Amino acid sequence: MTPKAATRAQARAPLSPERVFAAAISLADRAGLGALTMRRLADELGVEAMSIYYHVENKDALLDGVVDAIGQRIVAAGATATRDPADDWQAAIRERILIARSVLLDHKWAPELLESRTNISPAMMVWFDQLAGIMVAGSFSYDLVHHAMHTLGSRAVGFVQELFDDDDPQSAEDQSMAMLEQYAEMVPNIVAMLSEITHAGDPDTTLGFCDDQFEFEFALDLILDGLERKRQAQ
Amino acid sequence: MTPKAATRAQARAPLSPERVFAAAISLADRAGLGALTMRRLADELGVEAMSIYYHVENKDALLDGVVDAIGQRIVAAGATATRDPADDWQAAIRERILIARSVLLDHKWAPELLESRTNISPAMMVWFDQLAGIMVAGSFSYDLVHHAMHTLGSRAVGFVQELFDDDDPQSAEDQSMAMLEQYAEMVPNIVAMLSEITHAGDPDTTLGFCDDQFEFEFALDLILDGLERKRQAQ
DNA sequence: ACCTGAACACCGTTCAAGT
DNA sequence: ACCTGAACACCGTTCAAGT
Repeated sequence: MTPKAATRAQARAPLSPERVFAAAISLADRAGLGALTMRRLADELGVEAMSIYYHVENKDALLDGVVDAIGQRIVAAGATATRDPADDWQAAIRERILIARSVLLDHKWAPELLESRTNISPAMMVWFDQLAGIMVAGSFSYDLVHHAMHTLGSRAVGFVQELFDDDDPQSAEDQSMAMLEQYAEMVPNIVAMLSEITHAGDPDTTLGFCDDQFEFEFALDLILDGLERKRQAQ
Repeated sequence: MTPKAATRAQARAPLSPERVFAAAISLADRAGLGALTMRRLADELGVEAMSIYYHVENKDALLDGVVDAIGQRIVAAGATATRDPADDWQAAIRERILIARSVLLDHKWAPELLESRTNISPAMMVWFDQLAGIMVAGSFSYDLVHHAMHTLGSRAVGFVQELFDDDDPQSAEDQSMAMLEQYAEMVPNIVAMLSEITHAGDPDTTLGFCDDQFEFEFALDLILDGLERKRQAQ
């Protein structure tokens, strides 16, 4: 051990799984999921790579822990919800989902990680259970609760919402536009749609014609309205 | 070059991007996305790893090519659709989405890959354009087409649909059940829901209480019905 | 034109060893 | 109890070289 490493190691509190997960989250926030390697995470913690293995079984367990830590933040944020579930199930569910979304927007790498995991996060289970509880209180049958869970998590077709989505909206949109020009004659309907929509908005820019928050709420309300109809038809 | 490698290399037709992509798809089908490495893909093709780089710029381009090849299969399968868009937009869209789903079910690794890519597949663009065309023919405004695209691709909350989903449904479900028992008191609503649903079905087994195809169509129809209402309200 | 082989930086992980 | 260091198998990729 070099004297310098010894100093570093003694200067800080001992590692714990929680500290490892928190450091992993902040590393991914700063440098993306691809940068989350055992070696870089160790650097982050001022420790050698192998030290992490004392606290976390392997990388898979690390990722499970990261997902659950995010889930815990979602549950904690959900506790600040103000809508009374007994009063209006739809408003209560809507609020909790938008709160969860706001947490995930702080960790853009998280949805992809969540979706790639096969293990279930206990914290996320608790969060879903709370949603289920709200629906049950809103006189959903368990059968409808079940379908509702699937519907809220389902995606009819892949990746549309990421179509014009990126960290840098300008460059992503430019890229999409360049792509569209190249394939314009192959995708005439999309070209027509975009030209009408962009002209309808701010005329001297095409930037931001996809308001992700608006689109998210549009889809969410469409689904919740559909569920409300099913509930009444029970 | 060893004599054996020379024999192998001369025995087959020269590589092409298309052959590389096709081999990548069949490798992923057999061994998963994690097994899709340049070296294993080269083995698959009877070639050295570096030979691939003559036909494909790098791994990122390989994955883009794989995604587009899947997109081409979806477009090709879509051409067999029988519903007349001029007759019933909803039935026509529904049919095409279910056809696309059936293609993706043959490549279970594909959705995760699709969602992780930031580049757009030209073939998938064409497919979406066809959906847009059906809606336009069904007298959707371009604005509503736009929202519809987002809605079909949106997901209110992450990963629910994968909650009890795995290659081996038995083991995945066992795992979920074991997990549930462990956290039963923390997720009372989910436990209640599951116990009612599983008892309502085949009583002596909990297997298969999630019919993924049914749930997919439930969510799809709920969304399409919602869009139809928006269309009429235009 | 098409493919190979050695080499490099980086990855997850093992194992034995330090304090 | 907690951390380190060397080592191994594997990864994407470079570059110069073969035919």
